[in-house]
Amino acid sequence: MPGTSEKKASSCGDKKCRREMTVGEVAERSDVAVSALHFYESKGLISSWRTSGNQRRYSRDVLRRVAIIKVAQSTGIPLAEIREALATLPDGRTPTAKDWAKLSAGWREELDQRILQLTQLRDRLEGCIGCGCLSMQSCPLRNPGDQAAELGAGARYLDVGS
Amino acid sequence: MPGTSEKKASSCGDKKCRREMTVGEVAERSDVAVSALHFYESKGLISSWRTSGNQRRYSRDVLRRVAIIKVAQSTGIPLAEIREALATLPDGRTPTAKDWAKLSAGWREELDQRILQLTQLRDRLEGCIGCGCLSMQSCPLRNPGDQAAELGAGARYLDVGS
DNA sequence: GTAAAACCTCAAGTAATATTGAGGTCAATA
DNA sequence: TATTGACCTCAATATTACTTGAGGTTTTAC
Repeated sequence: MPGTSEKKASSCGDKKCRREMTVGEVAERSDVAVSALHFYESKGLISSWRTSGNQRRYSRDVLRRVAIIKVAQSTGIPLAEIREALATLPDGRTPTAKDWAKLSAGWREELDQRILQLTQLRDRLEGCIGCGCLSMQSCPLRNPGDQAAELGAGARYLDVGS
Repeated sequence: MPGTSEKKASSCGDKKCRREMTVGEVAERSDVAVSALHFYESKGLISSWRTSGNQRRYSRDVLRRVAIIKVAQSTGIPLAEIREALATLPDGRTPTAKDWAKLSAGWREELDQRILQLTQLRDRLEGCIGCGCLSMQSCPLRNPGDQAAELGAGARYLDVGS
């Protein structure tokens, strides 16, 4: 009997506004497979607690975390790095806008670098691809990350092939 | 005795200007592991012929092909797609500048889309990451490829996460 | 002419990012 | 209450892009 066993101050005990979510609900709302949520949890990107029957329950915060994971992934950031970034969020309390902003600031730099690299690549693509320089080490197309390389470890995934 | 067994019109038989290259020479010049060259060959991205002793020999054209492979990979294009693009190059003769330009034109569009996507992502990152919309399907940060989606199959690797 | 360096094949291993399946439990509903 | 759907764990499989290693051959260099 949903709603009866709940003791919240609000009159609300149904799915729509209940605080905790099942894995299936999170999967549907975030458009991520249940297996992927299990996987993220095993990698420490999200967390849950268990019911007496050993089923996972998530706080609604997880929706934003999953959204961040997907957005970050679409820029090419590997899960390990996303995990590290998410680990900087406060433990226990729901992150504030400031917390999220701090997290995004680091990624923004990498994004800038990646955009710069791709832009240079694009601009040189037509010029270099047909000329003789491409097969040489000195070709600018082959060294698009000259400046980015100086940024150190943070930019490592920007150099996909080398 | 290098140079003696060669019958070229030119006086050149040494490594520097010999037409054919061993796998080790290609590896060194292109900064790619021998094992990777074998792998590319097994996947049909490059080709070679064999000596009487069953060793691979490459035409110098392979250097440019390998360079293209690395450049394309750095933009996120998977090997299967690179293979398809390289397959459009003329069979038998050395590709001309025009051949290469045609090949790069297709990639340029994808690159443009990818740059656009990342740019939008960057510009929306700070705005959306702290606000409530991120966990909703309608968040612009979660749908950066609205226009790109219309481009069809060619843009498929641009959507890394969805 | 012999020893080292380079090459060969084929199978297995690695890493990231998941999905699929088997075998079994829990919970909501007719 | 019985059944069905949702959930559980753990192992295996899939894909991409290679690398590593074993066991053997060829080429090059002294």
